[in-house]
Amino acid sequence: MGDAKSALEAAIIEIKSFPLFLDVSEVTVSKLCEGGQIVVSSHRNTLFHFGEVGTHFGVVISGAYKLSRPTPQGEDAIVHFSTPGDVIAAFIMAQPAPKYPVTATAMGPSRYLRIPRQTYLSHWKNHPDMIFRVQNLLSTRMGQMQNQKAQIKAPLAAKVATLLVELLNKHDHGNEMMLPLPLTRKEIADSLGASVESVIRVMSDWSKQGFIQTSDQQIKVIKPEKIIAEMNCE
Amino acid sequence: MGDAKSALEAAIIEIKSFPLFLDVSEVTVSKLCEGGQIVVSSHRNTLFHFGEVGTHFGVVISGAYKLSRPTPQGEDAIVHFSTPGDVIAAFIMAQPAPKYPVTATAMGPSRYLRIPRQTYLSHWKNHPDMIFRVQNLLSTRMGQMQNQKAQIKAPLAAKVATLLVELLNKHDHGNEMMLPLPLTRKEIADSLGASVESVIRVMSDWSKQGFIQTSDQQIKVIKPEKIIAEMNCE
DNA sequence: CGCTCGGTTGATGCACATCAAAGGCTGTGG
DNA sequence: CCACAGCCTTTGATGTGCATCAACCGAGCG
Repeated sequence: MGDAKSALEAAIIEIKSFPLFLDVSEVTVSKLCEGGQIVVSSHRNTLFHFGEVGTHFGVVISGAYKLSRPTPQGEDAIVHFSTPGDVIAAFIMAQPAPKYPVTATAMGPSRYLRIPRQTYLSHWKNHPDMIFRVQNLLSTRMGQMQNQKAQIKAPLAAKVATLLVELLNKHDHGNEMMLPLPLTRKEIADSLGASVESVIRVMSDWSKQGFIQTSDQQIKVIKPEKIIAEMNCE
Repeated sequence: MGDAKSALEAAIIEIKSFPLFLDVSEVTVSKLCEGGQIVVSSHRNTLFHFGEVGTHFGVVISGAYKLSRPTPQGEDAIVHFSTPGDVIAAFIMAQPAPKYPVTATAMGPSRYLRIPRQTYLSHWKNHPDMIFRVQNLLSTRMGQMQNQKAQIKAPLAAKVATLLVELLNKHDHGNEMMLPLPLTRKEIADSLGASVESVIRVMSDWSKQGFIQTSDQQIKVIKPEKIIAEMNCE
Protein backbone atom coordinates (compact mmCIF):
# COMPACT_ATOMS: atom_id res chain seq x y z
CA MET A 1 0.00 0.00 0.00
CA GLY A 2 2.82 2.35 0.86
CA ASP A 3 4.29 1.11 -2.38
CA ALA A 4 1.17 1.84 -4.34
CA LYS A 5 1.05 5.31 -2.92
CA SER A 6 4.64 6.14 -3.70
CA ALA A 7 4.19 4.68 -7.17
CA LEU A 8 1.32 7.08 -7.64
CA GLU A 9 3.42 9.96 -6.42
CA ALA A 10 6.23 9.01 -8.75
CA ALA A 11 3.79 8.86 -11.63
CA ILE A 12 2.45 12.29 -10.78
CA ILE A 13 5.92 13.71 -11.23
CA GLU A 14 5.97 12.06 -14.63
CA ILE A 15 2.61 13.25 -15.86
CA LYS A 16 3.13 16.78 -14.62
CA SER A 17 5.17 17.49 -17.72
CA PHE A 18 2.40 16.42 -20.13
CA PRO A 19 0.66 19.30 -21.90
CA LEU A 20 -2.52 18.26 -20.11
CA PHE A 21 -1.07 19.28 -16.76
CA LEU A 22 1.35 21.98 -17.86
CA ASP A 23 1.46 24.87 -15.40
CA VAL A 24 -0.88 23.13 -13.02
CA SER A 25 0.28 23.14 -9.40
CA GLU A 26 1.35 19.82 -7.95
CA VAL A 27 -1.34 20.04 -5.30
CA THR A 28 -3.98 20.38 -7.96
CA VAL A 29 -2.56 17.54 -9.98
CA SER A 30 -2.69 15.33 -6.91
CA LYS A 31 -6.31 16.22 -6.41
CA LEU A 32 -7.12 15.52 -10.05
CA CYS A 33 -5.60 12.08 -9.64
CA GLU A 34 -7.41 11.30 -6.40
CA GLY A 35 -8.09 7.61 -6.02
CA GLY A 36 -5.89 6.92 -9.01
CA GLN A 37 -3.79 3.81 -9.38
CA ILE A 38 -1.00 2.83 -11.71
CA VAL A 39 -1.82 0.01 -14.08
CA VAL A 40 1.14 -1.80 -15.57
CA SER A 41 0.22 -3.63 -18.77
CA SER A 42 2.20 -6.02 -20.82
CA HIS A 43 1.74 -6.58 -24.54
CA ARG A 44 -1.87 -7.26 -25.51
CA ASN A 45 -3.27 -6.73 -22.02
CA THR A 46 -6.52 -4.81 -22.03
CA LEU A 47 -7.60 -1.97 -19.78
CA PHE A 48 -11.30 -2.41 -20.51
CA HIS A 49 -13.58 -3.85 -23.16
CA PHE A 50 -16.09 -2.40 -25.57
CA GLY A 51 -19.53 -2.30 -23.97
CA GLU A 52 -18.45 -2.57 -20.34
CA VAL A 53 -19.75 -0.03 -17.88
CA GLY A 54 -17.33 2.86 -17.67
CA THR A 55 -16.27 3.40 -14.08
CA HIS A 56 -12.85 4.86 -14.72
CA PHE A 57 -10.98 7.07 -17.10
CA GLY A 58 -7.26 7.72 -17.20
CA VAL A 59 -4.04 8.98 -18.65
CA VAL A 60 -1.44 7.03 -20.61
CA ILE A 61 1.91 7.32 -18.85
CA SER A 62 4.23 5.29 -21.04
CA GLY A 63 4.10 2.86 -23.93
CA ALA A 64 0.93 2.92 -26.02
CA TYR A 65 -2.59 1.58 -26.16
CA LYS A 66 -4.80 0.96 -29.16
CA LEU A 67 -8.49 1.73 -28.98
CA SER A 68 -10.51 -0.66 -31.11
CA ARG A 69 -14.08 -1.66 -31.81
CA PRO A 70 -15.44 -5.02 -32.89
CA THR A 71 -16.92 -4.89 -36.38
CA PRO A 72 -20.03 -6.73 -37.57
CA GLN A 73 -17.66 -9.04 -39.49
CA GLY A 74 -15.99 -10.17 -36.31
CA GLU A 75 -12.78 -8.33 -36.99
CA ASP A 76 -11.53 -5.33 -35.09
CA ALA A 77 -11.33 -1.78 -36.31
CA ILE A 78 -8.72 0.37 -34.64
CA VAL A 79 -10.12 3.75 -33.82
CA HIS A 80 -7.14 5.47 -32.25
CA PHE A 81 -3.60 5.00 -31.03
CA SER A 82 -3.06 6.52 -27.60
CA THR A 83 0.44 7.54 -26.59
CA PRO A 84 1.79 9.06 -23.36
CA GLY A 85 -0.13 12.15 -22.30
CA ASP A 86 -3.36 11.07 -23.93
CA VAL A 87 -6.54 10.93 -21.93
CA ILE A 88 -8.66 7.83 -22.38
CA ALA A 89 -12.39 7.51 -21.82
CA ALA A 90 -12.75 11.01 -20.39
CA PHE A 91 -15.29 11.71 -23.05
CA ILE A 92 -17.90 9.37 -21.71
CA MET A 93 -17.52 10.46 -18.12
CA ALA A 94 -20.08 13.18 -18.80
CA GLN A 95 -22.75 10.55 -19.40
CA PRO A 96 -24.94 9.30 -16.57
CA ALA A 97 -24.31 5.58 -17.13
CA PRO A 98 -21.41 5.41 -19.53
CA LYS A 99 -20.30 2.36 -21.46
CA TYR A 100 -16.88 2.11 -22.99
CA PRO A 101 -17.26 2.66 -26.74
CA VAL A 102 -13.96 0.91 -27.44
CA THR A 103 -11.57 -1.74 -26.17
CA ALA A 104 -8.20 -0.49 -24.94
CA THR A 105 -5.26 -2.85 -25.54
CA ALA A 106 -1.61 -2.34 -24.69
CA MET A 107 0.93 -2.33 -27.51
CA GLY A 108 4.06 -3.52 -25.81
CA PRO A 109 4.74 -2.86 -22.11
CA SER A 110 2.83 0.22 -21.03
CA ARG A 111 1.65 2.08 -17.99
CA TYR A 112 -1.64 3.82 -17.34
CA LEU A 113 -2.96 6.01 -14.57
CA ARG A 114 -6.48 4.81 -13.85
CA ILE A 115 -8.75 7.33 -12.13
CA PRO A 116 -12.26 6.73 -10.82
CA ARG A 117 -15.14 8.49 -12.52
CA GLN A 118 -16.05 10.08 -9.22
CA THR A 119 -12.86 12.10 -9.26
CA TYR A 120 -13.80 13.41 -12.68
CA LEU A 121 -17.21 14.48 -11.44
CA SER A 122 -15.97 16.06 -8.24
CA HIS A 123 -12.61 17.54 -9.20
CA TRP A 124 -12.37 17.84 -12.98
CA LYS A 125 -15.89 18.93 -13.72
CA ASN A 126 -15.64 22.13 -11.74
CA HIS A 127 -12.26 22.99 -13.11
CA PRO A 128 -13.06 24.68 -16.42
CA ASP A 129 -9.46 24.89 -17.49
CA MET A 130 -8.98 21.15 -17.15
CA ILE A 131 -12.18 20.45 -19.02
CA PHE A 132 -10.95 22.68 -21.78
CA ARG A 133 -7.66 20.86 -21.96
CA VAL A 134 -9.45 17.57 -22.20
CA GLN A 135 -11.64 19.00 -24.94
CA ASN A 136 -8.58 20.10 -26.82
CA LEU A 137 -7.15 16.61 -26.75
CA LEU A 138 -10.43 15.23 -27.98
CA SER A 139 -10.74 17.88 -30.60
CA THR A 140 -7.37 16.78 -31.97
CA ARG A 141 -8.61 13.22 -32.06
CA MET A 142 -11.83 14.22 -33.76
CA GLY A 143 -9.77 16.15 -36.27
CA GLN A 144 -7.72 13.08 -37.04
CA MET A 145 -10.80 11.01 -37.64
CA GLN A 146 -12.12 13.67 -39.98
CA ASN A 147 -8.82 13.73 -41.83
CA GLN A 148 -9.10 10.03 -42.34
CA LYS A 149 -12.67 10.33 -43.49
CA ALA A 150 -11.60 12.92 -46.03
CA GLN A 151 -9.10 10.40 -47.36
CA ILE A 152 -11.56 7.60 -47.78
CA LYS A 153 -11.36 7.70 -51.56
CA ALA A 154 -7.62 8.16 -51.72
CA PRO A 155 -5.43 5.20 -52.73
CA LEU A 156 -4.19 2.98 -49.94
CA ALA A 157 -0.63 4.29 -50.17
CA ALA A 158 -1.87 7.79 -49.34
CA LYS A 159 -3.75 6.52 -46.31
CA VAL A 160 -0.77 4.66 -44.93
CA ALA A 161 1.47 7.67 -45.52
CA THR A 162 -0.94 9.96 -43.69
CA LEU A 163 -1.12 7.59 -40.75
CA LEU A 164 2.64 7.44 -40.45
CA VAL A 165 2.99 11.19 -40.63
CA GLU A 166 0.28 11.73 -38.04
CA LEU A 167 1.95 9.34 -35.65
CA LEU A 168 5.30 11.00 -36.22
CA ASN A 169 3.82 14.40 -35.48
CA LYS A 170 2.39 13.47 -32.14
CA HIS A 171 5.73 12.87 -30.58
CA ASP A 172 8.66 14.81 -31.88
CA HIS A 173 11.31 12.13 -31.70
CA GLY A 174 14.24 14.42 -32.34
CA ASN A 175 15.80 13.91 -35.75
CA GLU A 176 15.31 10.19 -35.57
CA MET A 177 12.08 9.78 -37.47
CA MET A 178 11.05 6.77 -35.46
CA LEU A 179 7.41 6.02 -34.77
CA PRO A 180 6.69 6.36 -31.05
CA LEU A 181 5.05 2.94 -30.82
CA PRO A 182 5.49 -0.64 -32.03
CA LEU A 183 3.14 -1.16 -34.96
CA THR A 184 2.40 -4.30 -36.92
CA ARG A 185 1.13 -4.25 -40.51
CA LYS A 186 -2.04 -5.83 -39.28
CA GLU A 187 -2.62 -2.94 -36.92
CA ILE A 188 -2.09 -0.44 -39.69
CA ALA A 189 -4.52 -2.40 -41.81
CA ASP A 190 -7.14 -2.53 -39.05
CA SER A 191 -6.75 1.16 -38.50
CA LEU A 192 -7.29 1.98 -42.17
CA GLY A 193 -9.87 -0.66 -43.01
CA ALA A 194 -7.55 -2.45 -45.39
CA SER A 195 -6.15 -5.97 -45.58
CA VAL A 196 -2.76 -6.90 -44.16
CA GLU A 197 -1.51 -8.03 -47.53
CA SER A 198 -2.27 -4.74 -49.22
CA VAL A 199 -0.56 -2.77 -46.47
CA ILE A 200 2.46 -5.03 -46.77
CA ARG A 201 2.63 -4.52 -50.52
CA VAL A 202 2.66 -0.76 -50.04
CA MET A 203 5.20 -0.75 -47.27
CA SER A 204 7.64 -3.31 -48.57
CA ASP A 205 7.70 -1.24 -51.71
CA TRP A 206 8.78 1.73 -49.64
CA SER A 207 11.33 -0.40 -47.82
CA LYS A 208 12.86 -1.46 -51.11
CA GLN A 209 13.04 2.15 -52.23
CA GLY A 210 14.65 3.07 -48.91
CA PHE A 211 11.88 5.40 -47.74
CA ILE A 212 11.36 3.51 -44.50
CA GLN A 213 13.01 0.83 -42.40
CA THR A 214 11.51 -1.57 -39.91
CA SER A 215 13.09 -3.83 -37.36
CA ASP A 216 10.91 -5.63 -34.91
CA GLN A 217 7.80 -3.50 -34.93
CA GLN A 218 9.73 -0.26 -34.86
CA ILE A 219 9.19 1.77 -37.99
CA LYS A 220 11.71 4.41 -38.97
CA VAL A 221 11.07 6.93 -41.68
CA ILE A 222 14.20 7.62 -43.70
CA LYS A 223 12.83 9.91 -46.38
CA PRO A 224 9.93 11.88 -44.95
CA GLU A 225 9.62 13.94 -48.15
CA LYS A 226 8.88 10.81 -50.12
CA ILE A 227 6.26 9.69 -47.64
CA ILE A 228 4.65 13.12 -47.61
CA ALA A 229 4.62 13.03 -51.39
CA GLU A 230 2.63 9.78 -51.22
CA MET A 231 0.03 11.49 -49.04
CA ASN A 232 -1.14 13.64 -51.91
CA CYS A 233 -1.35 10.71 -54.29
CA GLU A 234 2.16 11.19 -55.66
CA MET B 1 -33.11 46.22 -34.14
CA GLY B 2 -36.17 45.71 -32.02
CA ASP B 3 -37.00 43.06 -34.58
CA ALA B 4 -33.70 41.29 -34.21
CA LYS B 5 -34.11 41.25 -30.48
CA SER B 6 -37.62 39.86 -30.52
CA ALA B 7 -36.53 37.29 -33.10
CA LEU B 8 -33.85 36.20 -30.67
CA GLU B 9 -36.39 36.01 -27.87
CA ALA B 10 -38.72 33.97 -30.02
CA ALA B 11 -35.88 31.63 -30.89
CA ILE B 12 -35.02 31.19 -27.24
CA ILE B 13 -38.51 29.91 -26.61
CA GLU B 14 -37.91 27.44 -29.41
CA ILE B 15 -34.55 26.16 -28.29
CA LYS B 16 -35.58 25.86 -24.67
CA SER B 17 -37.20 22.55 -25.50
CA PHE B 18 -34.04 21.05 -26.98
CA PRO B 19 -32.36 18.45 -24.76
CA LEU B 20 -29.37 20.79 -24.58
CA PHE B 21 -31.40 23.30 -22.59
CA LEU B 22 -33.88 21.02 -20.89
CA ASP B 23 -34.62 22.10 -17.34
CA VAL B 24 -32.48 25.18 -17.69
CA SER B 25 -34.13 28.37 -16.48
CA GLU B 26 -35.08 30.91 -19.11
CA VAL B 27 -32.85 33.50 -17.52
CA THR B 28 -29.89 31.18 -17.83
CA VAL B 29 -30.72 30.33 -21.41
CA SER B 30 -30.82 34.01 -22.24
CA LYS B 31 -27.41 34.45 -20.74
CA LEU B 32 -26.02 31.48 -22.62
CA CYS B 33 -27.26 33.08 -25.83
CA GLU B 34 -25.85 36.49 -25.06
CA GLY B 35 -24.88 38.36 -28.16
CA GLY B 36 -26.55 35.69 -30.28
CA GLN B 37 -28.26 36.39 -33.56
CA ILE B 38 -30.56 34.41 -35.76
CA VAL B 39 -29.13 33.42 -39.11
CA VAL B 40 -31.67 32.50 -41.77
CA SER B 41 -30.11 30.38 -44.50
CA SER B 42 -31.54 29.25 -47.78
CA HIS B 43 -30.49 26.12 -49.62
CA ARG B 44 -26.76 25.84 -50.08
CA ASN B 45 -25.91 28.95 -48.07
CA THR B 46 -22.91 28.50 -45.85
CA LEU B 47 -22.43 29.54 -42.24
CA PHE B 48 -18.66 29.38 -42.39
CA HIS B 49 -15.89 27.75 -44.37
CA PHE B 50 -13.21 25.21 -43.60
CA GLY B 51 -10.07 26.95 -42.41
CA GLU B 52 -11.63 30.28 -41.42
CA VAL B 53 -10.95 31.66 -37.98
CA GLY B 54 -13.65 30.47 -35.61
CA THR B 55 -15.25 33.45 -33.92
CA HIS B 56 -18.68 31.96 -33.31
CA PHE B 57 -20.38 28.73 -32.46
CA GLY B 58 -24.09 28.05 -32.43
CA VAL B 59 -27.19 25.92 -32.30
CA VAL B 60 -29.27 24.65 -35.22
CA ILE B 61 -32.85 25.84 -34.77
CA SER B 62 -34.61 24.41 -37.80
CA GLY B 63 -33.81 22.75 -41.09
CA ALA B 64 -30.41 21.11 -41.36
CA TYR B 65 -26.79 21.84 -42.12
CA LYS B 66 -24.14 19.54 -43.50
CA LEU B 67 -20.60 19.75 -42.20
CA SER B 68 -18.08 18.92 -44.89
CA ARG B 69 -14.36 19.01 -45.57
CA PRO B 70 -12.55 19.48 -48.84
CA THR B 71 -10.61 16.37 -49.84
CA PRO B 72 -7.21 16.30 -51.53
CA GLN B 73 -9.05 15.20 -54.70
CA GLY B 74 -11.03 18.42 -54.78
CA GLU B 75 -14.28 16.74 -53.81
CA ASP B 76 -16.06 17.21 -50.52
CA ALA B 77 -16.40 14.68 -47.77
CA ILE B 78 -19.43 15.13 -45.54
CA VAL B 79 -18.50 14.67 -41.93
CA HIS B 80 -21.83 15.15 -40.20
CA PHE B 81 -25.46 16.12 -40.69
CA SER B 82 -26.61 18.62 -38.08
CA THR B 83 -30.31 18.81 -37.26
CA PRO B 84 -32.26 21.04 -34.85
CA GLY B 85 -30.83 20.97 -31.35
CA ASP B 86 -27.31 20.22 -32.51
CA VAL B 87 -24.43 22.38 -31.41
CA ILE B 88 -21.98 23.39 -34.10
CA ALA B 89 -18.35 24.38 -33.63
CA ALA B 90 -18.57 24.36 -29.83
CA PHE B 91 -15.73 21.91 -29.78
CA ILE B 92 -13.14 24.27 -31.09
CA MET B 93 -14.12 27.11 -28.79
CA ALA B 94 -11.76 25.64 -26.20
CA GLN B 95 -8.81 26.37 -28.45
CA PRO B 96 -6.95 29.65 -28.20
CA ALA B 97 -7.11 30.56 -31.91
CA PRO B 98 -9.62 28.15 -33.39
CA LYS B 99 -10.13 27.50 -37.07
CA TYR B 100 -13.26 25.88 -38.38
CA PRO B 101 -12.38 22.28 -39.22
CA VAL B 102 -15.37 21.99 -41.57
CA THR B 103 -17.63 23.98 -43.86
CA ALA B 104 -21.26 24.29 -42.76
CA THR B 105 -23.82 24.39 -45.56
CA ALA B 106 -27.61 24.63 -45.30
CA MET B 107 -29.69 21.81 -46.73
CA GLY B 108 -32.91 23.54 -47.64
CA PRO B 109 -34.17 26.60 -45.73
CA SER B 110 -32.75 26.55 -42.22
CA ARG B 111 -32.21 28.70 -39.20
CA TYR B 112 -29.24 28.92 -36.88
CA LEU B 113 -28.54 30.72 -33.64
CA ARG B 114 -25.07 32.18 -33.95
CA ILE B 115 -23.32 32.96 -30.67
CA PRO B 116 -19.99 34.73 -30.20
CA ARG B 117 -17.09 32.76 -28.83
CA GLN B 118 -16.81 35.23 -25.99
CA THR B 119 -20.14 34.09 -24.61
CA TYR B 120 -18.85 30.53 -24.57
CA LEU B 121 -15.79 31.57 -22.64
CA SER B 122 -17.63 33.75 -20.16
CA HIS B 123 -20.95 31.97 -19.67
CA TRP B 124 -20.65 28.37 -20.85
CA LYS B 125 -17.18 27.60 -19.65
CA ASN B 126 -18.02 28.13 -16.00
CA HIS B 127 -21.24 26.23 -16.20
CA PRO B 128 -20.14 22.61 -15.79
CA ASP B 129 -23.56 21.20 -16.55
CA MET B 130 -23.72 22.96 -19.90
CA ILE B 131 -20.22 21.83 -20.78
CA PHE B 132 -21.25 18.29 -19.99
CA ARG B 133 -24.30 18.53 -22.18
CA VAL B 134 -22.18 19.79 -25.02
CA GLN B 135 -19.76 16.95 -24.44
CA ASN B 136 -22.59 14.48 -24.58
CA LEU B 137 -23.71 15.78 -27.95
CA LEU B 138 -20.17 15.52 -29.22
CA SER B 139 -19.72 12.12 -27.74
CA THR B 140 -22.73 10.96 -29.74
CA ARG B 141 -21.16 12.40 -32.84
CA MET B 142 -17.85 10.76 -32.12
CA GLY B 143 -19.70 7.50 -31.58
CA GLN B 144 -21.33 7.81 -34.98
CA MET B 145 -17.99 8.38 -36.66
CA GLN B 146 -16.62 5.32 -34.92
CA ASN B 147 -19.60 3.28 -36.03
CA GLN B 148 -18.90 4.28 -39.57
CA LYS B 149 -15.25 3.47 -39.21
CA ALA B 150 -16.17 0.02 -37.95
CA GLN B 151 -18.21 -0.45 -41.12
CA ILE B 152 -15.45 0.52 -43.47
CA LYS B 153 -15.12 -3.01 -44.85
CA ALA B 154 -18.85 -3.69 -45.03
CA PRO B 155 -20.57 -3.65 -48.43
CA LEU B 156 -21.97 -0.35 -49.58
CA ALA B 157 -25.57 -1.40 -48.97
CA ALA B 158 -24.81 -1.90 -45.29
CA LYS B 159 -23.27 1.54 -45.03
CA VAL B 160 -26.22 3.26 -46.65
CA ALA B 161 -28.62 1.34 -44.43
CA THR B 162 -26.74 2.34 -41.31
CA LEU B 163 -26.74 5.96 -42.35
CA LEU B 164 -30.48 5.95 -42.91
CA VAL B 165 -31.18 4.28 -39.59
CA GLU B 166 -28.93 6.69 -37.75
CA LEU B 167 -30.68 9.67 -39.25
CA LEU B 168 -34.08 8.18 -38.43
CA ASN B 169 -33.06 7.67 -34.83
CA LYS B 170 -32.04 11.23 -34.24
CA HIS B 171 -35.48 12.58 -34.70
CA ASP B 172 -38.37 10.34 -33.83
CA HIS B 173 -40.74 11.31 -36.56
CA GLY B 174 -43.76 9.53 -35.13
CA ASN B 175 -44.74 6.49 -37.15
CA GLU B 176 -43.92 8.20 -40.40
CA MET B 177 -40.44 6.90 -41.02
CA MET B 178 -39.43 10.03 -42.85
CA LEU B 179 -35.86 11.27 -42.76
CA PRO B 180 -35.70 14.62 -40.95
CA LEU B 181 -33.79 16.32 -43.74
CA PRO B 182 -33.68 16.58 -47.52
CA LEU B 183 -30.91 14.33 -48.75
CA THR B 184 -29.57 13.85 -52.25
CA ARG B 185 -27.85 10.66 -53.40
CA LYS B 186 -24.73 12.69 -53.93
CA GLU B 187 -24.78 13.77 -50.30
CA ILE B 188 -25.16 10.19 -49.15
CA ALA B 189 -22.26 9.25 -51.40
CA ASP B 190 -20.07 12.08 -50.10
CA SER B 191 -20.88 11.08 -46.56
CA LEU B 192 -19.92 7.46 -47.13
CA GLY B 193 -17.02 7.97 -49.46
CA ALA B 194 -18.76 6.26 -52.35
CA SER B 195 -19.76 7.34 -55.86
CA VAL B 196 -23.22 8.69 -56.64
CA GLU B 197 -23.88 5.96 -59.13
CA SER B 198 -23.20 3.20 -56.66
CA VAL B 199 -25.48 4.76 -54.07
CA ILE B 200 -28.19 5.11 -56.67
CA ARG B 201 -27.89 1.48 -57.65
CA VAL B 202 -28.33 0.40 -54.05
CA MET B 203 -31.24 2.70 -53.34
CA SER B 204 -33.18 2.27 -56.53
CA ASP B 205 -33.01 -1.42 -55.82
CA TRP B 206 -34.67 -0.78 -52.49
CA SER B 207 -37.22 1.47 -54.12
CA LYS B 208 -38.18 -1.26 -56.56
CA GLN B 209 -38.54 -3.71 -53.71
CA GLY B 210 -40.67 -1.17 -51.86
CA PHE B 211 -38.37 -0.76 -48.88
CA ILE B 212 -38.11 2.99 -49.30
CA GLN B 213 -39.76 5.83 -51.20
CA THR B 214 -38.40 9.18 -52.27
CA SER B 215 -40.10 12.26 -53.58
CA ASP B 216 -38.10 15.41 -53.97
CA GLN B 217 -35.23 14.81 -51.60
CA GLN B 218 -37.49 13.46 -48.89
CA ILE B 219 -36.71 9.84 -48.12
CA LYS B 220 -39.32 7.68 -46.45
CA VAL B 221 -38.57 4.26 -45.07
CA ILE B 222 -41.43 1.87 -45.64
CA LYS B 223 -39.94 -1.37 -44.36
CA PRO B 224 -37.47 -0.55 -41.61
CA GLU B 225 -36.91 -4.27 -40.89
CA LYS B 226 -35.60 -4.77 -44.37
CA ILE B 227 -33.25 -1.83 -44.09
CA ILE B 228 -32.01 -3.00 -40.71
CA ALA B 229 -31.43 -6.43 -42.21
CA GLU B 230 -29.18 -4.82 -44.83
CA MET B 231 -27.10 -3.24 -42.07
CA ASN B 232 -25.74 -6.60 -41.01
CA CYS B 233 -24.93 -7.59 -44.56
CA GLU B 234 -28.23 -9.39 -45.12
C1' DC C 1 10.03 -29.60 -31.64
C1' DG C 2 5.68 -28.06 -32.56
C1' DC C 3 3.45 -23.79 -31.77
C1' DT C 4 1.93 -19.16 -32.69
C1' DC C 5 2.90 -14.68 -34.65
C1' DG C 6 4.53 -11.49 -38.01
C1' DG C 7 5.94 -10.79 -42.58
C1' DT C 8 5.94 -11.82 -47.65
C1' DT C 9 4.52 -13.25 -52.37
C1' DG C 10 1.65 -14.70 -56.25
C1' DA C 11 -2.86 -15.91 -58.56
C1' DT C 12 -7.61 -14.96 -58.99
C1' DG C 13 -11.95 -12.53 -58.66
C1' DC C 14 -15.21 -9.14 -57.37
C1' DA C 15 -17.27 -4.79 -55.67
C1' DC C 16 -16.78 -0.73 -56.80
C1' DA C 17 -15.21 3.47 -59.50
C1' DT C 18 -15.14 5.58 -63.78
C1' DC C 19 -16.85 7.04 -68.12
C1' DA C 20 -20.57 8.10 -71.13
C1' DA C 21 -25.12 9.45 -72.28
C1' DA C 22 -29.69 10.81 -71.41
C1' DG C 23 -33.99 12.79 -69.31
C1' DG C 24 -36.51 15.70 -65.81
C1' DC C 25 -36.77 19.77 -63.11
C1' DT C 26 -35.65 24.66 -61.56
C1' DG C 27 -34.16 28.89 -61.95
C1' DT C 28 -32.39 32.73 -64.76
C1' DG C 29 -31.66 35.93 -68.21
C1' DG C 30 -32.26 37.57 -72.91
C1' DC D 1 -41.73 32.92 -73.23
C1' DC D 2 -38.16 30.36 -74.69
C1' DA D 3 -33.29 29.03 -74.34
C1' DC D 4 -29.88 27.65 -71.58
C1' DA D 5 -27.28 26.19 -67.58
C1' DG D 6 -27.07 23.57 -63.28
C1' DC D 7 -28.48 20.07 -60.51
C1' DC D 8 -30.40 15.55 -59.59
C1' DT D 9 -31.36 11.00 -61.07
C1' DT D 10 -30.84 7.00 -63.84
C1' DT D 11 -28.78 3.18 -66.77
C1' DG D 12 -25.29 0.63 -69.17
C1' DA D 13 -20.41 -0.63 -70.48
C1' DT D 14 -15.81 -1.01 -69.07
C1' DG D 15 -11.91 -1.04 -66.06
C1' DT D 16 -9.18 -1.61 -61.75
C1' DG D 17 -7.61 -1.41 -56.88
C1' DC D 18 -7.79 -4.13 -53.52
C1' DA D 19 -9.72 -8.28 -51.02
C1' DT D 20 -9.33 -12.99 -50.80
C1' DC D 21 -7.19 -17.38 -50.85
C1' DA D 22 -3.23 -20.15 -50.50
C1' DA D 23 1.38 -20.94 -49.62
C1' DC D 24 5.81 -20.31 -47.44
C1' DC D 25 9.57 -18.39 -44.34
C1' DG D 26 11.89 -16.92 -40.04
C1' DA D 27 11.83 -15.95 -35.21
C1' DG D 28 10.65 -16.54 -30.60
C1' DC D 29 8.96 -19.72 -27.06
C1' DG D 30 7.13 -23.28 -23.85
